[in-house]
This record gives sequence, structure tokens and C-alpha cells, in this order.
Amino acid sequence: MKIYEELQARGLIAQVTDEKEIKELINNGNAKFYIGFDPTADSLHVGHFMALCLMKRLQEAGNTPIVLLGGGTGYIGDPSGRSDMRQMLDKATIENNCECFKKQMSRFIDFNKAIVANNADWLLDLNYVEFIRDIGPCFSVNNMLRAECYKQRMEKGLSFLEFNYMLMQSYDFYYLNQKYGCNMQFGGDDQWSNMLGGTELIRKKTGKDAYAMTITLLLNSEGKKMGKTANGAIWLDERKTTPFEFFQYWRNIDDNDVIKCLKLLTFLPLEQIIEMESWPGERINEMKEILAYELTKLVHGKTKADEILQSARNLFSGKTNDENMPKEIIHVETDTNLLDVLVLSKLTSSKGEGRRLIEQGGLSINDQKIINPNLIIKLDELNKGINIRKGKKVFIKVINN
RNA sequence: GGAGAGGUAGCGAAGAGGCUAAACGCGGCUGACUGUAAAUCAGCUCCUUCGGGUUCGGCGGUUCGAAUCUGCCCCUCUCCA
Repeated sequence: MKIYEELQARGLIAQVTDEKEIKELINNGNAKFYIGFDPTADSLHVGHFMALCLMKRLQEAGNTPIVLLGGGTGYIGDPSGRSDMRQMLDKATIENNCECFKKQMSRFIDFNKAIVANNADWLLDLNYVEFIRDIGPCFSVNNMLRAECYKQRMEKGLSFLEFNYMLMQSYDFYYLNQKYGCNMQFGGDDQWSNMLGGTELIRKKTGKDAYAMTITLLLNSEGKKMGKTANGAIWLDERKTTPFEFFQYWRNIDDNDVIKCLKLLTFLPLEQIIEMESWPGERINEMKEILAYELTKLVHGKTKADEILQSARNLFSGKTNDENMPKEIIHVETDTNLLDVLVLSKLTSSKGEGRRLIEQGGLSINDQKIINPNLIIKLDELNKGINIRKGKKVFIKVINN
């Protein structure tokens, strides 16, 4: 199976500008494709993960990836798919974020055979009048307003700043096309209209074709974006989302989403996944475990993934003292009220919440259910470390110092 | 620039001088049932030293008492230019 067919079979492809040409290009390793990453945070998250995997796949098939860091567009913020304006970031933050991105990407992409560009290099020095003379005539405001991403924003308010995003992203594509011979752009499905802007600009300016393809958005069975929890995104950086949490996110996924995620996110051979589809219902948990393990391995490495798999199995089978369980270090000098320990270890966001938790019978320490919210924990116990279980699924070893 | 409508907890949305720490829905948390799933059911969901304390865009004012009335300021939307 060739790469295009593989991508298609996995359900990764959402929209393409010209299927025949694109198939030809990527199957023969002739694509020089770019994917843009806006440095809005100091870590990539699950939303970027598919794009990274796609790059990896295409690179392995002989195509040349161009990683475009949005050091310039980051100043504006993409309005697509959001209902509010994005927070503006300062220069130092953006630069730092770009560095963090690069580091994380090196796990997926061989930078010896890839190009890294930062659109700050060309966007920041643009002359407004020249730009608008050069690029402005190629865009129809009527058309832009028809684009879904702007339509939604028309209700809530769209500033001219954000409206420009499409021009800048299109210009990026044009620039990369001129400088590196980039002939294709990949992106999330919400980027479709921005990407079309780029192919059209290139056609208008050069008379040549360039192509665009979007990746299926990772939606759960309810149609919501995956990779988000109540506390925010699932990050790839272990300082922001611990590998254990990362593992558990996938381990706890909805039954209906398991096969889809295996196809979209893992590198397991397609045949193997298809075979799993026919597994009887009682093996669904096994499938979830495989999914969680595979993804943890991709993001955090095999050693970590092995440890966590074992650790999770232990914790959920009653062995609540496991050396690889998530740890939280706190710092106290004396015997401490349990409620304070909970807040210090970030298990609850306030003492009130902790009190409620205990009153509702949702907390145990070293396998002892706690009923007294005013319990004092002895200093030497804290120094040794106590195993706290919150609800059914949250296990943490809290250690002093 | 002019006219109008708004800004209430994580989100949506009631409340229009004391009965309001603020209805209801979503989300979130805990418990029951399960399979570390979904669905369902029950409770909880500002902080607290449990005495209280601090909230309704911001700063002042009126009042015994203000999310509610008032002055100014900031922000958003709609219509007109």
C-alpha cells in the first residue's frame, strides 16, 4: 500500500485540492510540503500530534517536510475555529515557544532531511504599502467573508487584525514556494480556507499549481475536539502533562473512539488494527491499553511507556503502592492538616473542595478511607511519602521535600 | 460621529432595592451501577480559622441596605454615517 492510500485508509485525509496530483506527488516522494505551527504555548499538544505523525509518515515515504514556525503570524493569531480573539504574545515568549516546539518535534522528524523556517523572518520586515499593493489585489473580500471561519466570527466581532490572517498565511505559502520550491501545504481541516488562499495566490502570481490537503480533525463521537480536558489541553511536554496523565487520557477514552484513534494516531500496521476491530467486546479494555501504550511510547519513549503501563495495571488492580506512580513533591516543616496537603499537592484547588471530597467519601490514604476532614498528617509520614487516592482514578504519592 | 442594546460564577442564561452566595441549563467533582467506557440515578460545585469574609465590567455616589438606583470611565454587539 502506498502512502496516500495508507493515509486514506486510516481516515487521515479530510479534503484535498487535487487528488490525482497529490497522490502522484507524495507516493513518489516528490512533495515538498509545509505545515505551520503557531507558537501560542511553550509546548505542543495533542492537536499538533496528528500533524507531526503525518510529517513523520510523509518523510519516511521520501517527501521533504518544511516546518513553518509562526513566529510572525503568532503576533496576530488565527481566528479559525475560535469564537474569541486570541491573546497577543510578546516577542520573547514567541521565540521561546518556537524553541520548545523544535525540541519536541525532533522526536518525530529527522531535521537532517527537513527544512525549518520561521515566518518572522519575512513577515516582520514587510512594508505595508508594498505588501498591500503586491498581495492585496489577489484577494476578494467577498470571497473571504464567505469563508466559514470568518462567517462565524461575524456575529461576535472580527477585527481587521485577525481578518488579515488569511493573507499572511497565503503569503507564507507563496514565499516558501518561491524560496524552497514548496508545492504543498498540510494543515488541520479548520485551515482549509486559509490554505486555499495560498494555492490561489500562487496560481495568480506564478501561474503554477500548488496543492493543499487537510487532516481530519480529531473529534470524539460527540463531535467535540479531542485532546482537551476540563483543565485544558493534553500537552506533549511532560512538565505540563505527566506521562501518566497522558496515558490515562487515552486509557479512558470512549469505546466508540478507540478504533478511530488507533488508525489516526498510532503507527501500528493497518491490518493489525483492522483485525482488532473484530475483537469481541470484552477485549475493548485491551484495545484501550494498546492505544494508550502506543501513544505514550511515541511521545515519551518506550522506557517510560513500559513503566507506566505496569504502574497503571498495578494501581488499578489494587496494588496502590507503586514506585512509578505519579508523585507530587511538597514542602512543609511540621505536622500538617490534610486539607493543606491536598491543596499543596494540587489535588484540590481549595480546602473547601477537599473538605467536600472527604465528606463525600472520595479520599483515601494508604488504602484507608478518610472520614475526618481535620486529620493531621505527621511530618515523618509525609517525609516517607503517603499514597493518596482521589475518587476512583487519581493516584498520587505525596512526598515532603 | 449619531441612535439603540448589552457586559452576572468555567460557559450559556435568569434576577431589576432587602426573602440573593445569586434560579435554571451545560460543564466539572464525588458516590451508586459497571469494564479505569457510555448511559442512568443521587449529592456537591466562591473562599473560610465554619465565627464569618469577598463577588455580578471598573471607579465613585444615593440608601439603614445595591447585581439591582445614579455619575463618569472601559469593553462588546446592532442600525445609521
